[in-house]
Amino acid sequence: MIIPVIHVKNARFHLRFLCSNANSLFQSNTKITRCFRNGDIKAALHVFDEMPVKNIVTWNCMISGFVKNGMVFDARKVFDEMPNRNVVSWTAMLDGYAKCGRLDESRALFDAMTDKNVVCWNAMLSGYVTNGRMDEARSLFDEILVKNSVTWATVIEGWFRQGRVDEARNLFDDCPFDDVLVNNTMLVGYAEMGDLESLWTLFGTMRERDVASWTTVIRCFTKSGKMVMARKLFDDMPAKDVIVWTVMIQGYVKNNQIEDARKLFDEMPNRDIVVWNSIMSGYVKNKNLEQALELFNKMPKRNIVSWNTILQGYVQEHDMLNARIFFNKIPVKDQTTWNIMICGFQSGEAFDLYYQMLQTRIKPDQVTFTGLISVCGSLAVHGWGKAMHSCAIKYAYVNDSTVVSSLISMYSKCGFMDDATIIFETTIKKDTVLWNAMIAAHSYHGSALNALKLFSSMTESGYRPDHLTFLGLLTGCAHSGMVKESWECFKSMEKNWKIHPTAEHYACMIDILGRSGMLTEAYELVKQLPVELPSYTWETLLSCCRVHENFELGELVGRKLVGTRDLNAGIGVLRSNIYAARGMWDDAANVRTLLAHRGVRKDVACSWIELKGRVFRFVYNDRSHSELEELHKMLESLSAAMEIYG
DNA sequence: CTAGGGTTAG
Repeated sequence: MIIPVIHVKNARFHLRFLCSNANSLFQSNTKITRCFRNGDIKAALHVFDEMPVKNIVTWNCMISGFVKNGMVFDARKVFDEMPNRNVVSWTAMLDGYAKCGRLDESRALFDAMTDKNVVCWNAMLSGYVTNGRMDEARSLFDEILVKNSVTWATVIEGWFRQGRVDEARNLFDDCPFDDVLVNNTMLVGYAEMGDLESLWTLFGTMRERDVASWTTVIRCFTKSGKMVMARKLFDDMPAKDVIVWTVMIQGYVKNNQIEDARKLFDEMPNRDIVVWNSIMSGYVKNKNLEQALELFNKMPKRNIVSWNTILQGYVQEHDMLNARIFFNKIPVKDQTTWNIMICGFQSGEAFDLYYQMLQTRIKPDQVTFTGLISVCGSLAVHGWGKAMHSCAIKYAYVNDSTVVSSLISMYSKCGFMDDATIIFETTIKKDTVLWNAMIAAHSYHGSALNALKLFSSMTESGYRPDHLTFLGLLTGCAHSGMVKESWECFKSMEKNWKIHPTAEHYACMIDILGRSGMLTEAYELVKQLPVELPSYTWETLLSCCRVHENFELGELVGRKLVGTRDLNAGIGVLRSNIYAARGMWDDAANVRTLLAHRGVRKDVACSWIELKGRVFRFVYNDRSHSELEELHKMLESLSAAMEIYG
């Protein structure tokens, strides 16, 4: 009679013990994950070490935590030390290797696994896809017996990433899943390629659409400037999300329709902090810091992002004085706050801030290092650059491609091309940003040939160039005077890669053509320009016309420049003396009058006097006395004006 | 919101 009681008691005790144990296990595991998510590795390790009983999930949490923080080595140590492993452990480890480009190790694990499920296959597949190795991805895909919609979506996305739309489309047509996931992958792919037509037809045939689908389509429309269409879709949307409102507002902002953005913002039923911040950043982008500040003072609740947006505004105006004052007012600063300040100072002051940042126990991140390293590059201080390099290694940021890119450009700017090359070659996971940096480094050093070589190996290994790649190539060609190559480059970017040249590309191309005297070609390009060019481009072209004595084009460009009614552009006209060289004195005088209306500035007057001086000599040789006297008078009055306006 | 595959907003 007694024994069962004891038994029951024991059992009860045992059960409670187990329960509380399980409970605390559960909570500790959660804690570890959270610590890793915050990047606090020390704390995670502490929790792990203190745990009396560990579970397979615990060990798995450790693996995935290390992987998420880019610490594959430590992840592997955990993997080797754990008492037993399950599919999750293997998959997490495999994925970790894949994420940092160590595909051979991934594959070794993958091959060693005894029972694989869809997730394992997908992880391996995504490893190949994210590293641009589509051939292997494709053959792996064919081997997979049980496929998932994630499987399909992964490969489809991979083809899109390489710009192979047809492959993506073929796969999509064969795909048995009519998921939102797969459809949205297609939508995003089309959106990224800027293929509005396909996007639109697909969207029309979709059976079910979630908010993300609508949002993708609307964002794509706003991105290509079709704001009316975007708005129509937005109005048609059955259930609107705060996010869609935000996307729409940000679309207006991006297209410089700040008033429309504001109108929509005012119509919005319940505003989120994010939307407040978006409209504020719109004003900041439009260089209207006052409006942004007004909103900032009006908003019901502030966020660190709100503070950062205004701070960014000051930095953007190079008003580092007020930036600093504002910075001191920010109650709780975050990484971004410090980064904005650090990146704002393109000087040694960035380093002072960096030390202060460390004292507040805020961890520097990739952006911080990118900023600091680029400062080293532009100041060409090799020693500091190397120091920052070692810091980046210590913080394990050398897996980040922006950091590595900044290192490459820093070493190249300091004149250490060998180091730049070594870094590039030893980085296993190369992405577009990295390739761009190396190509730009070669261009910067005037070895356009190397840049072009690199470009072909980039495309051969399956990476898709972007507009920055081409900008690097073009500037390289410009420095080396390689006209033919740059022209081919320029043509192929739109034809082969469907990348529309931006104003910068056009400016670069016109610069190359102009300087090498191919003014007819430059003119052809200028004639059908789809974008608005910055006025300095016209100036450059104008001086090219002068050097190569092409007065027809010069006149055209000159008139264009006058049309821009830009003060600096006008000075360019005067400086280039095109009008005077052709004896078009009246036109030159008109330019001067135009400029005078906008306030005489010292350099304007100087240019004018310089110009006068030349003609003066010309006239003097002709011994035309009345002209001479008039010029004298003019010079005197201009000198007086110069004194007045300082 | 305990661990593995693909995504998304300043």
